[in-house]
Amino acid sequence: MDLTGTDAPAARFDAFTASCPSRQLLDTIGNKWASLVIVALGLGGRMRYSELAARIAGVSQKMLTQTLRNLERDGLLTRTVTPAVPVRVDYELTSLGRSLLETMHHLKEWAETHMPEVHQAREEYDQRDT
Amino acid sequence: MDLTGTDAPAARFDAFTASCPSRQLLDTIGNKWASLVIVALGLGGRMRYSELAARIAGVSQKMLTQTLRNLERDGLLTRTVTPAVPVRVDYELTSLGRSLLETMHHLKEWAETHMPEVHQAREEYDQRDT
DNA sequence: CTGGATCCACTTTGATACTG
DNA sequence: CAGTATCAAAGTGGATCCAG
Repeated sequence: MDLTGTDAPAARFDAFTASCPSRQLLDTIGNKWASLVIVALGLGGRMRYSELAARIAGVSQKMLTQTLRNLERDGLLTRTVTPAVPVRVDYELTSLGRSLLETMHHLKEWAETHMPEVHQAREEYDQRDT
Repeated sequence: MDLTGTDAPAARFDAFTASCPSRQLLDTIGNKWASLVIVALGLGGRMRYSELAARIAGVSQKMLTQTLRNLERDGLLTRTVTPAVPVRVDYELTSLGRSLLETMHHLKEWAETHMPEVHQAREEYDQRDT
């Protein structure tokens, strides 16, 4: 890996470039709701819309629907409608989605395990300038 | 790593819970600018404000400043002001920040390597309903 | 009744201009 | 150079309404 930052990889996608499509992808997967949806589906397997809503506390229907649509569009999960009464909609990770799962899980784990250090850093920071 | 979700540890932080502090942390580190800043600093080592702005194309000063402030507050990077004319401000990852680097790099790498599959998935999705 | 679309108040983001 | 201030634009969440 080049650590000097002087020779950005040219013939590949580079998320540092604004116009690169991978930037949009990073934007899609790099928000809190998307990461939580992916981890939730990774843990729970196939889940209904209402199960996801219950599992991911605090998400609005609008954001959940929007997030699921985006992830479906990007091929990270499948949406299955079972036409019954009442209708049943299931979501499940694709293999592409599962390939992202490990990284996402690391992210969530990191946030949870390093929370104490961050919390302490915040308090010190907030005390610096009154 | 337990992926079944059957033995969720009770006495730990859980980002699925809205009130959990780790949710806020996930919110901080799980956005595109924060991840790009962290990866950039991971690659470039100590960097000036203007270097970061140049490297991360498309970021506004406001968002870059805000992101840097948040990451500094969370103890992920240090901000060093050298009082000269003109003033010089350097940013550098802390050890805590570097501990997150690997995961962030995975995320960026994933986005770049899987871009073709996502792109194809998008086209198929967009063709489904005209 | 479940999934989700729409309308509206509120928050966040971005472009531009200005300051130590 | 490294920000801050200001305002317009876009995104977010809540309440409500609609289809099956």
